[in-house]
Amino acid sequence: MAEVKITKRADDFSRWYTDVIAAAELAEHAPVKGCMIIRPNGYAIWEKMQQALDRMFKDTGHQNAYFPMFIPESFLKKEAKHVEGFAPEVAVVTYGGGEKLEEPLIVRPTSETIIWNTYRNWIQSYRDLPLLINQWANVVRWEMRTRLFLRTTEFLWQEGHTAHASYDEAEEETVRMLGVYKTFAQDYMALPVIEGRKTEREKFAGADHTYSIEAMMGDGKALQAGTSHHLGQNFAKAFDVTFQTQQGTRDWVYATSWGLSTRMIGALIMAHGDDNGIVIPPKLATIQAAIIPIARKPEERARVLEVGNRIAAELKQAGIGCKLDERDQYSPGWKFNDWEKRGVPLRIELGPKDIEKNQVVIARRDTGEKTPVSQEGLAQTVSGLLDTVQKSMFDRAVEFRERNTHRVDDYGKFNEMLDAGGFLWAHWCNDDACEERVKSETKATIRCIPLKRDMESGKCIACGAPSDGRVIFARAY
RNA sequence: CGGGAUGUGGCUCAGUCUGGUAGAGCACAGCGUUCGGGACGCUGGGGUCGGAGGUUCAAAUCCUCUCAUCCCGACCA
Repeated sequence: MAEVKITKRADDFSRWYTDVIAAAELAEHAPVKGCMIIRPNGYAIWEKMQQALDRMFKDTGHQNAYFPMFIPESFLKKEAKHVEGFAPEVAVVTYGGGEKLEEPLIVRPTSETIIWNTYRNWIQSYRDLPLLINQWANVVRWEMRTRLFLRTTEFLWQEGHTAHASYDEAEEETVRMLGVYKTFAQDYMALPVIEGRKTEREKFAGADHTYSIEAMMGDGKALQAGTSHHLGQNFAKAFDVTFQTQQGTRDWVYATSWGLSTRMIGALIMAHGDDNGIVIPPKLATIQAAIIPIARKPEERARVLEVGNRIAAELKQAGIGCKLDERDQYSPGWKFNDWEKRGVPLRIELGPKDIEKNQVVIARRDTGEKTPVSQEGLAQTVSGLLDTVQKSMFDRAVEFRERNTHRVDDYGKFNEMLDAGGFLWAHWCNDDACEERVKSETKATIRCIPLKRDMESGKCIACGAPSDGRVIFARAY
């Protein structure tokens, strides 16, 4: 892999981002427009995310299933708003086996249609509900402009699709899964997020309403990190999915869907990365500690490796992901840099001096801090330190977000404050027109109407009409 | 689809204006010395210069066409 010099400049965040991905060996462009090749380092992070999320899905009663990637074109057209929203970006297969297909197949941009077509046969009675299914899959959206991890033509995600007997139950599920995403973002990714409801303009095509978690990146821009939709009876009606209620009547099924994608890897890079590369939160790191042996002479090397192996075994025993870097073609200094670029939370340096003192030197990736610690009870020390790093990364991100979040009541100041980046809490009158105007004039969108907000009366930032609470405006990815 | 730029070894690029034996650094291989913050020396392998056509004694370089990628906007997880 080529050496990449990372230079972070406020006006060139995009360049910095790409360099970090290259330096950490996370992904590269594929020979297909807008597609990316996820390299092993990048995929390892995704696997960790999958494991954590999957556990939480199971804990909330969900099961995994798999549906086809090809969907008859007619399915997409059954829900009016849905087709309107997705038609422009679907890839269509017109030939198969050398012959023109009778009906074109679309490559799923999301699976609501094929899943609800299936649910029609799965659901007869209220006893079949709720139906709680999740799918891990790839989807394709032919976007005009792409960006590694953040918006690729093809991306990996999970999509949950649930069916319920009542509006309220579906609403509960929608909010519950939003909460799962929030927990995942904060506890695993060390990424503070704001839960909120999307405006009509920004909601999912085909949803009754949409919730999202919004995070702030290192340049102050917002990133939608996960979404949870209450689909109402829209898809049930489009695909004729009804059930017999306990009272013996028939009703359309209520639906939810929620998704989180490899975009999260991009979020992780942009929220925690620094000029030395990516910084992986301990809970998502496959290798949590890299052990760097330092030895000059061959006899020293044998001894250092012996102790290094012993330490590695001890740490692994304690459930800590670690790797003894035995590569002899690189100097210790080179390795220090290498592991830093790759974002490994802790580096354990082990040389003759340390062996003499029965210690190791531990360096934290997030702060750069280096401390000698005893080899006695090392697993416990490391484990504690990993917790500290995880927490400290989160605290730092919260602190950064708070520093870049402001209340603003004057439209004149609004635009100039946006240039500095960050979230702006401002009043809004609930009118689409005002939202549209702000977007076209400032490039800022309403990220969400936060679930937790103080109700206070004010005047819409755009038109001055009465408002009963603030919403979050920001420029977004 | 508009605006801008770029295609030259695995990577980053120089060379193009002014045509004349394809270069550098990094990476890779071998040997030796090194190793506590990106080591060094010597040797070596690897490119039909995005593609097609044209001009010319001669094209990476000039002309025509074409393909692709990246960046900025409109679309979006």
